[in-house]
Amino acid sequence: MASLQDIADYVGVSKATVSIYLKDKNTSRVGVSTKKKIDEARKKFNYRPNNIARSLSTKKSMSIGIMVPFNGSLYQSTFINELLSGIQSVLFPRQYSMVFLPTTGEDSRSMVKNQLDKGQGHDGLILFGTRYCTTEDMESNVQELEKSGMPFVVVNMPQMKSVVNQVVFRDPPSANPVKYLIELGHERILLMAGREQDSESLASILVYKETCLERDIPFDDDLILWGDFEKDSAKSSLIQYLTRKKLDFTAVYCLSDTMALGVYEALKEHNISVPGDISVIGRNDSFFASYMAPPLTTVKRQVFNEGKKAAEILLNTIETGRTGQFVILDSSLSLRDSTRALLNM
Amino acid sequence: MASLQDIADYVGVSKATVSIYLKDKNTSRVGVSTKKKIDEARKKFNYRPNNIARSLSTKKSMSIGIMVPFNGSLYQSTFINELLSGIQSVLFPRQYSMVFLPTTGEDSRSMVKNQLDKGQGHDGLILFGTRYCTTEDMESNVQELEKSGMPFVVVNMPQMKSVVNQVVFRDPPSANPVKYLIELGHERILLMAGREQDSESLASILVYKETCLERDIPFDDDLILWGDFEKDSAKSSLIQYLTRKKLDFTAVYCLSDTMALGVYEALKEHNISVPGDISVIGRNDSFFASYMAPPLTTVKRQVFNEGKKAAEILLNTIETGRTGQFVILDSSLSLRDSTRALLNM
DNA sequence: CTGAAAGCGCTTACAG
DNA sequence: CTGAAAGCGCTTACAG
Repeated sequence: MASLQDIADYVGVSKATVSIYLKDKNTSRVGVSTKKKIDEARKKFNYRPNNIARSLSTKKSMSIGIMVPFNGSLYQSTFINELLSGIQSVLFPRQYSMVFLPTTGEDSRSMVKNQLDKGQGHDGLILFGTRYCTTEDMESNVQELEKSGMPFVVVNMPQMKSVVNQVVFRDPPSANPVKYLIELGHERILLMAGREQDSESLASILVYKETCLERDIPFDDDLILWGDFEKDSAKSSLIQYLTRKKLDFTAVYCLSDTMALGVYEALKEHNISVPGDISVIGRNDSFFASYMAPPLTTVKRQVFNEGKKAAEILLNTIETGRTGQFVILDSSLSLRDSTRALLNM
Repeated sequence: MASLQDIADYVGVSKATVSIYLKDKNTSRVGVSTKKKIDEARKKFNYRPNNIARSLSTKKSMSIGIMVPFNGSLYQSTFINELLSGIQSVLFPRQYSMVFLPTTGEDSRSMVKNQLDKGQGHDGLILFGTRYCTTEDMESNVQELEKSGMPFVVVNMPQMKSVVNQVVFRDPPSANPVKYLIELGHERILLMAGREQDSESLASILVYKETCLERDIPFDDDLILWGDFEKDSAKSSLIQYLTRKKLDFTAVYCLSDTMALGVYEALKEHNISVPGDISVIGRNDSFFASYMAPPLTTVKRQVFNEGKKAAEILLNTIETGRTGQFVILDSSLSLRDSTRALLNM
């Protein structure tokens, strides 16, 4: 591959001249005839500047590192994909590349450390919270980024202790699906949670309990199921419950639409109708929620928007140095056909 | 951010010593006590090597540029996401980053050129064919990459004229949905194609015509609809057809499952039953195809596998220099409940 | 209108 | 066991 030096030699001029002309075609620093010769040489050698070298020199890489501590296929999670789309929507128009750092390691902490090693040299970092992270993991990961001194922003995490760039989801009371179900007359509500320690499940269980308490609904630990945020896990988790126990609930709230997919399948296999026998609520309002049969009622989170805001915030701190930007995005309930009021209220 | 020089100064040793120790902890080149001091300094400064500088020096970036000439959300297309997952499955374990180059420009050719500018410095490139590419665009884009001299591989394109790293999809006769439908007794088959000029639609129309010819089924141009590979476009395209004309067909073959989603909706709104009145076939076997109501019969392409093979091939040419690797991946028919044999055969 | 030189932060022979 | 130096391919003052 040709270098700037090759072009300069060919034209009989210095690297500086070529470099300056290439970055600004209208520069008055270079004469017209020289410009022509450079253009010619550029064509002849099919020359393109080496961005690595440029980055080292300018200390600007025009790239953002994406850190998703998740041991498996990214791009396979509807939720992550929507977040990524939001990020892309601001990064690409401003000419930034999105760099997905490889995930190696067993737990989220080591993944983040490894990614941080690979991430050195980018202009900024976007750190995801995932199902593999306990709240403590997240705090620790954020600290790690703080120590690195790089500009960064954090998505899909609860509010962190330290003041960092962060955009968080919040469910206002009006988007509390447990409250909504109780108001429809449901009392025995299954909660299809993720994993026993992930931050999001813990928070949701808390809200669940509080809501029951407020309404004088007895809380039953057995009603918490673990579906690992996957369709198949949720399915088998529910099937296990159904074979072990009676149909002693009237609704199920899933912490992701993907798990609702599995819940639908499990119920179908047991000839239990939605919403006739059981009401189902999902979470995220993924694109397929409205295609399900019946269309799924779900907690709509501003997923795309979270990605968008995060990217905006990050570019802002890259430009201004200002950090500690904090944005809250409220959820709402998307009512569709998978829930119904109980008649015998 | 601390540099190698800072560490070296602190320890009272040369950059070389620190560099060598950091890359190989077991080196005999550095004394035990020096090693300890370096470790200490590394902790103190929270030092991590700058990968940009390392890349420039080693001429190896451990990153692969992904070029998707597509003006819109990546990560929102089930098809692209599956391809990406396949790529990730080989790149991440081998410690390569995936770099998504920003797409700017109107047409696919300018997008690719711009991406090529940004892509300089990566170890290799993966070029996608998209709905925005005519076959001529693709040939031109591939030529552009050839001229760049960088290792690359091409996915989701028909076989190119030039011998390049490429993995292509192929529908063997057994996976020809038109043939299958004809054998079920269908004669008037709607083809929900993409855009008027995209390479894939053109190829599919060709196969469609040939298949009709073989079976002595008259071909009717009106049966070709354009759905732009999107749910909503396909939906409105079909609705338009239904209001303009009679229900003069018995089956529709969609060039993507996503468009089948729209076709389902359009038919539902017209109270046309699937497969009772109309049989529907999709393409790709996207994850949601089996959740549709009724579950969608579809042409299963080895999408994940294409990504995987492509990445393997690319790493291979990066290591060996060998290029022109060509892999064919055959489709098959995933039979589900959206198709039925016509009784009055 | 243009060139020589320093510098970005690493790695890698080379020399001792 | 360790250091000095060159080099990767750019950009950017500085000087003329």
